[in-house]
Amino acid sequence: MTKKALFDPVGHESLADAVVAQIEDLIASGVLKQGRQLPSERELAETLRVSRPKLREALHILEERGLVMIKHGEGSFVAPLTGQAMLPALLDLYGRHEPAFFDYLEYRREQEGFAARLAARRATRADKERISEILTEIERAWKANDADASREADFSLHSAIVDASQNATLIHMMASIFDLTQQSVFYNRDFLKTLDGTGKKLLEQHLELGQAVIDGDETRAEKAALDHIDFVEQSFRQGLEQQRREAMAEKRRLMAQ
Amino acid sequence: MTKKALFDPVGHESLADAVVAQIEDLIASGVLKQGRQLPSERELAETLRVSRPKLREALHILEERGLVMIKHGEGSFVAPLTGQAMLPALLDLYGRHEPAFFDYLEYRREQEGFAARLAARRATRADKERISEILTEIERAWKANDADASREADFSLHSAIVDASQNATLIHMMASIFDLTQQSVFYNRDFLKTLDGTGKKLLEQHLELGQAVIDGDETRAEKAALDHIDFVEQSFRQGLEQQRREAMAEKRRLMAQ
DNA sequence: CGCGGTGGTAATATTTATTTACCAATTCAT
DNA sequence: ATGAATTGGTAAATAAATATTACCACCGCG
Repeated sequence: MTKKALFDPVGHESLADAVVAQIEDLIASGVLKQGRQLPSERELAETLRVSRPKLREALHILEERGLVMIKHGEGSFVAPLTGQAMLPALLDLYGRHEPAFFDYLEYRREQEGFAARLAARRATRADKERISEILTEIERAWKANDADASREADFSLHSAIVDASQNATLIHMMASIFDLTQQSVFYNRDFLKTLDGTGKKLLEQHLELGQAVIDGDETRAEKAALDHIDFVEQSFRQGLEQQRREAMAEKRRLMAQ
Repeated sequence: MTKKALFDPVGHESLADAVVAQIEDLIASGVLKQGRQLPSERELAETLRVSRPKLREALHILEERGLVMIKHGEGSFVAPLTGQAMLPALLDLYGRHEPAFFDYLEYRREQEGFAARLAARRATRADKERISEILTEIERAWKANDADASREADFSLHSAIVDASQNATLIHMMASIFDLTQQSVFYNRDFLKTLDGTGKKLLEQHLELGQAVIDGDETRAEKAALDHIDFVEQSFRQGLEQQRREAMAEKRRLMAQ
């Protein structure tokens, strides 16, 4: 092992390395999430105040490291970062395989509680403003009975809370789950309404969760998150039972003819 | 105040600035004390692997900041500093950079606790036999002082416990994390030994964790998992601090000669 | 007083980065 | 299907930053 010296050779960072460092920092911290399109090269070079060739050099380093995907004529994107633990095929299986689905909810329950606790502790002013805006939108969408807007705002709230946790690993891990669940059958709001036809309880739970984070109340935020997932699970159980009852009733009706 | 943007112009550091930073660091940390003569320009340029003109540029910046005195025909000296409040720039040098690694440990801590709790509740007979076999191997590897076997058994234990949780989603999600930690940051067992030289505490924690799962004690299993990760984190923090102290102590030793 | 150290200056060469121009792929509106 | 406007891709010329080389001036010491 080399002898330690008082002065070390100056490892002067190249311009491309400096650009790489900044973009990697944004990715590592969860600010730039996988799949996100980067600004165009011309725009990004201008923003960073470097030349396009040098920016391209940096982007190629990032591509070599598996962090960025560059597509000719389309753009540059943050590459998939979390191993896709759940492919669509597995999600479809979850939809068919009831116990596995409830495993997913159990796991999700733990993560949401963890995220809510951290978010209540760490949310910045900007985080709280973002959550407050989403709560306003959630309430508006409920009053307008706008299912698509409600669904969108629902995901926005959970996403904002995970972001407010300031935990980069949790942000990355949950981002992949959000993408998958947003696309699939899991978000069956009809089931969610079986316990109360108007969705008012769902609304109250979202408002309580968001407000607890804004108020910085860790215990209350965690409880709200866990209650919410418990409610979701209960609704799905009852929704499945009701489906089964209706299926059997239909069979009985057919047999009675 | 300007609106916050996602990307900032790259503050690409000039070579002279990099030299200034290193010399300032040595002054700030007390390694270069006031009055001390610096190596000659030719020698220092060679050591830093920069050109003399660039080194001179840096020395002049330091002179402007009152940190260095340059005397024609005599040499360069650290200027008198007593009574001078530290420059704001020097205080900035003490800014902290918490690695994303500790975010990861925090996340990991939550997952290990969750897995341990579920495993204690649900482990099958086959799970318990597997865990028991791994505990035997862990003890054997420790007695034989076999680092590679210890490391392998370490991962096997954590993996077996996650498997015993019987939660499909958790198993999927943790599998990808295990792959990552097995290849990278989690390798420095020397750090893990800083709190006890023989690794006996680490051994005891693993045995306690495994046994609690075998005994079906959820509370005990969870606590053992959390204590283990806390121990790991503490060891890393102390290991990093010790590295820094040793590097600086060596430089002070060289200067005392 | 001379020598060997130190810092000081400047011309030239090399490397790094920027600017400019143009080509190829993709998407979208017509 | 086509053209326009976006994106990425390439390369030559130029500018800026850094390194190399040579030489001068000051200082301390024998």
